[in-house]
Amino acid sequence: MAAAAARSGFRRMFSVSGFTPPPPPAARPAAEPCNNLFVSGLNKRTTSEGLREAFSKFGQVIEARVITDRISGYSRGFGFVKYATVIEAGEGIKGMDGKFLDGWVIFAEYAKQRETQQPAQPSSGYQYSN
DNA sequence: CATGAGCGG
Repeated sequence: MAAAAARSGFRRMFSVSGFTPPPPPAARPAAEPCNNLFVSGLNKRTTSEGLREAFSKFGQVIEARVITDRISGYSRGFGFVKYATVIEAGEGIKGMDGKFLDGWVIFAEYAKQRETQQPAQPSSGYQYSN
């Protein structure tokens, strides 16, 4: 995949190397297919709406959020996009992975299962918010 | 204040 190669050093792609970039040693091999997508390489000023607008063109976006630092409040440069189905998620990845967004190359891949599809929490009791 | 290769609430 071009995304894997780009992940190795997409920055050199714009630089004058005059030589072929080295292959990735062991890039992350396609995560498990899920409707949850992990988008990285976002611009510091990209918003959740921008993500939804960009990914909604390939499928129905259920949830789109750009992750920002909780402490400083600055954008971390990555976000999450949840599609209605894993099928649309795959289309969204193939349609937005390695593409330009807000002037930056973004990468889309399946995100880890932090919520949903979980049987139950290992710890007893409930989580107290704040 | 600026920031970057990273998986949130």
